Amino acid sequence: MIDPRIVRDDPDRVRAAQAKRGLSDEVVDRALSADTTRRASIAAYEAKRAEQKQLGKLIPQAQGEEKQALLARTRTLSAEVKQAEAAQGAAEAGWQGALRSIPNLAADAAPAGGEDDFVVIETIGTPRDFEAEGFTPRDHVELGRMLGAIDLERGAKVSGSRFYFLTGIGAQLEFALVAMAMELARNAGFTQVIAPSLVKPRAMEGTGFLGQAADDVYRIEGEDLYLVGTSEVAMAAYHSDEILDGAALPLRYAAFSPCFRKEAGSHGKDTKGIIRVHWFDKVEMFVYTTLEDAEAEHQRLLGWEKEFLDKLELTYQVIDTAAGDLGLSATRKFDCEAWIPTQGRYRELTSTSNCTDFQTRRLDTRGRFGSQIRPVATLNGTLTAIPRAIVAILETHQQADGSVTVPLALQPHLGGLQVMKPVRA
RNA sequence: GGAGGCGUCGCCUAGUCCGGUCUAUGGCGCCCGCCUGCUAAGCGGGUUUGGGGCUACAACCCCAUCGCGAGUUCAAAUCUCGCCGCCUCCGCCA
Repeated sequence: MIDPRIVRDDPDRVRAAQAKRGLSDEVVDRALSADTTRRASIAAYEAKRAEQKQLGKLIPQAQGEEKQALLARTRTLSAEVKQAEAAQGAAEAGWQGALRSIPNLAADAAPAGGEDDFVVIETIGTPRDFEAEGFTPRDHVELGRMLGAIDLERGAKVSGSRFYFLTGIGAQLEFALVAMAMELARNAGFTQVIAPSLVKPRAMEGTGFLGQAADDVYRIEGEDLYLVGTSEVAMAAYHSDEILDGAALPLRYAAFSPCFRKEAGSHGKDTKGIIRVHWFDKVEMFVYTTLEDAEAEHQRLLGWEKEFLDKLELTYQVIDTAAGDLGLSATRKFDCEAWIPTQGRYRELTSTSNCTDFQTRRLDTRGRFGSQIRPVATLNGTLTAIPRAIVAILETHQQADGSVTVPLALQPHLGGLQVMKPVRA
């Protein structure tokens, strides 16, 4: 939820922000008129209620006819209060509804436009030239099969399309990647967390995933629970209804959790392999900090993401996502996209968003700064999403014989293993 | 899953039986001041959060807030119902 005062005091700024995302500004006028209605109804209700309370105090001491008169008056007042209260509730809901449908204001620096209007900030490394090396690279599906690392057939048999088993060296790779990510996070001062993957509607709603993204979310049949698509959801709700100690900020968490996505809108996209799957494990950085520090922290998160990709010795580019491709909650988003040789293009491996006070307003997390209580910001960033990291590693570091060299930094986490060798042709 | 107990403004706690001077008591902690060579002790004051009015996001006034929601009533921390959470015991289980 954006700051209501911005809508009230500077509606044009919100209109411009809506336009930048390619959205209608109709909601701004709806919010403004709802606010007027709301404030009028609050005043009306409170006036009635104040009168009711005052008269109510007189009743115990009153006697006889005086008491009867008071009771007669308060009886009608009681009905009026009830009515005014209902009107206030409705007005409040209208205001909240309008306000909640406004996405976070895109940062001035974020590029305008949609999905294809991103700006490449930097490119690290050069795509490996397999032609010069004299062999045609295998895709991760083939490499995963040869290494005995990824079992897609049985994944489909047991769970359906977009599921997989990680086996043998594949399973070891996941543990190694998680260990390496957690080690990096720990050294950077993050608190390590294992977060629940099932959450209540409040958490899902508060992080903005029940808006346009609702189609992508699994709901548990017969329960008021959702499967998270990222541990961001659990971590944003972690401090809900709390007032944090401002002096203790930033609070940095590195949370591991399985993630679940319906991929409802992606029929036909990435149907091969484990680029786009219904379930995967992920280590996510999640930070609570001050609004003033949020932008700098965003750069720090990007820095840790790059550090991790560097350790994996990958070629990648960093993009500045355009406003129309930001999630509901984000004011700015950077993606790190790794070069996937057999696709001949860069694919998203990590993503970091600055959500400013959008989520904390919805989830009621604030900070105490001396005598003041002020909103705080949340930011999130992927440290590693397992399947895509595995895809990039296998394809990037493959050899002509189907073996895959292990990036130096990953070797200690694989018992010193330097090369993953095929177990079948 | 079953039975019982509990949920009060940071923490602990009074109040709930028997509805109204509850504008929620006291202690701890914290903040300010006095005292003091410095500290401690002592003394005095302050200390839930959100919203509305008015405005400087001060002061002041008002409304809400006693786990959440609904109900009864002129009036609910207090009575009724539902839900949630925690604790104890039993059952089951990794």
